[in-house]
Amino acid sequence: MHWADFRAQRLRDRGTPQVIVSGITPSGEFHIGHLREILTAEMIHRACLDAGLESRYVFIVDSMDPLRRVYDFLSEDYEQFIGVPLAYIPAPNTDGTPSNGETSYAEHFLNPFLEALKEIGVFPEIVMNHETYENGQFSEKIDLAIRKREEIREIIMRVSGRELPEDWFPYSPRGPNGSMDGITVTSYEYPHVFWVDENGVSGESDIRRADGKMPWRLDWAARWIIHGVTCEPAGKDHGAAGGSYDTGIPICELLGGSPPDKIVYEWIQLKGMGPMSSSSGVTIGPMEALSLVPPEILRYVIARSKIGRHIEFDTGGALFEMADEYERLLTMPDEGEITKRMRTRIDTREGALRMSQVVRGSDPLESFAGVSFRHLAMLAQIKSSDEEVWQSLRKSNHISGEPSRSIISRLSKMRSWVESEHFPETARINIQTEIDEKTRSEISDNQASFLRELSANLGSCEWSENSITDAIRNSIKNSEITGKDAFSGIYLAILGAKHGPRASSLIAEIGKDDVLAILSVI
RNA sequence: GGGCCUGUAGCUUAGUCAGGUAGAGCACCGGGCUUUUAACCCGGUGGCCGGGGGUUCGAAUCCCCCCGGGCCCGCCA
Repeated sequence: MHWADFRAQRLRDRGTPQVIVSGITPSGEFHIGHLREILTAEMIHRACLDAGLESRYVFIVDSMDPLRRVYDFLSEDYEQFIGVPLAYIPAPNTDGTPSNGETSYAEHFLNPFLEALKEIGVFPEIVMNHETYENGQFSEKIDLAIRKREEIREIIMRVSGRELPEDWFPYSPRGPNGSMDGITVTSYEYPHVFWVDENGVSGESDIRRADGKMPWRLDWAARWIIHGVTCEPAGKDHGAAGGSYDTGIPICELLGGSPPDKIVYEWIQLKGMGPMSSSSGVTIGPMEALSLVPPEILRYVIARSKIGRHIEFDTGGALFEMADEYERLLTMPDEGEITKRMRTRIDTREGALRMSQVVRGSDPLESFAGVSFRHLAMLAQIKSSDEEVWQSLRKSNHISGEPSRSIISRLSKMRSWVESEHFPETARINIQTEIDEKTRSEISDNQASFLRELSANLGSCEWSENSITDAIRNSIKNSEITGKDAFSGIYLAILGAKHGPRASSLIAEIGKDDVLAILSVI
């Protein structure tokens, strides 16, 4: 059984409508790591629907979280906003200076991410957490938390092993400049929390408005109750012993709720570079990933891995593997006696394919391209026009008639991949501009004389694939060379390799002048 | 220090929750096709399932111990 279906089965036991939630702090550019947070939850949501359960998928944006520090991409001007919720800070301009504030910091980073989500078929209900504070939905839980502050303080200290000060208070009011830093609570009387700042300025915060927020560990537990959350997969940072999941569960119960089961997912790493981090530049954005990888394959990357396994995201050679594996699964026949193990395996991969579809419920076969990534990569490099690619694919019986939507999309992604730095060098077709010594030594006398013959024939030939094919054929006839040797000679001269794409296509695409220039030095 | 994940063929892994004779892909080797698209088709080699102990008629699977690898524990997915 696929992990998403397994979770759905467990959730069925709760008996309530399912509310599957993701939560992310929009403190900077989103990266593909966030995609695992989103897709893990969204796939469980889809599995619930598939199982006939009532389910909603909600993306809670942590827009009430404060700016922690001035990140590298921000100008010093942001110093003044430290401690202020991201919803109330102006978005940065491209140079890192604060903008006029038409768009908030939170929205600035969130919006492009939501666009990317559409492309992979994810349409969450969006909850901006600061609005939940603004409209007073948190007030009852804040009031309760303040009254039970001793018990909560005890839970956090016991479970997390952290020491909290005697005067710890489960609510952080925002001071005169909107920041939560440096504010000391002096007293509470519903609905007001009274405080004093570092300069002795005092004021009051109305807990029914966004005048402050609960600290993370409480905020999380409280929102589970407010939104009726039944499932919220969290990154492994929250899953550590004594982490926020462990404190959230008893705090949620104390506040009168029924917490979700603890689900912890592993992180995505960039191939060979460890965990992603925006500050170290080890990052790849969802939009960048989507420009290279077809959406269903990107979903498949998440769907195929169990929640607890870390994923090595590799935009190089492994992507061929991944895409071909996807294609293969689509057409894999189930033969012979079905043992229990085989049943499990088939169910799991069927689930992974189902979860990978951009449109829920669509037939995975509709996403079948019918051409391997490797082959398409080659064609994309030697055919500059899409139409020529389709012609070639018809000729090789990969497709018949008009290209499918899915393969058109594949080719367009393939073209960006080929042009990007991520495309693996081993798959790149490098046209030689000159013949180096090593290659020259590999070309036999036979091949050399064949190539000279070919060069002469090409020089007088019409530049079309058919004529070029004829030229090659005639040259072989006139040279007393085997077809095999002839072709490997061509590839050695043009590519510096013994194999290559169909020679006539390759030569046609390179152009007469360049081909003759290469062959002239034989 | 506390905790999580992980160790199955050269590589990537499925199977572990619900114990019943180890599956796959890549790579490799061989064959087919051969006026060769790195394509395509067919076949094959290769595993004391990290090590040890226990439970069981039976363990990759459950329990215990050990070893190796990765990661988390202010905020970060």
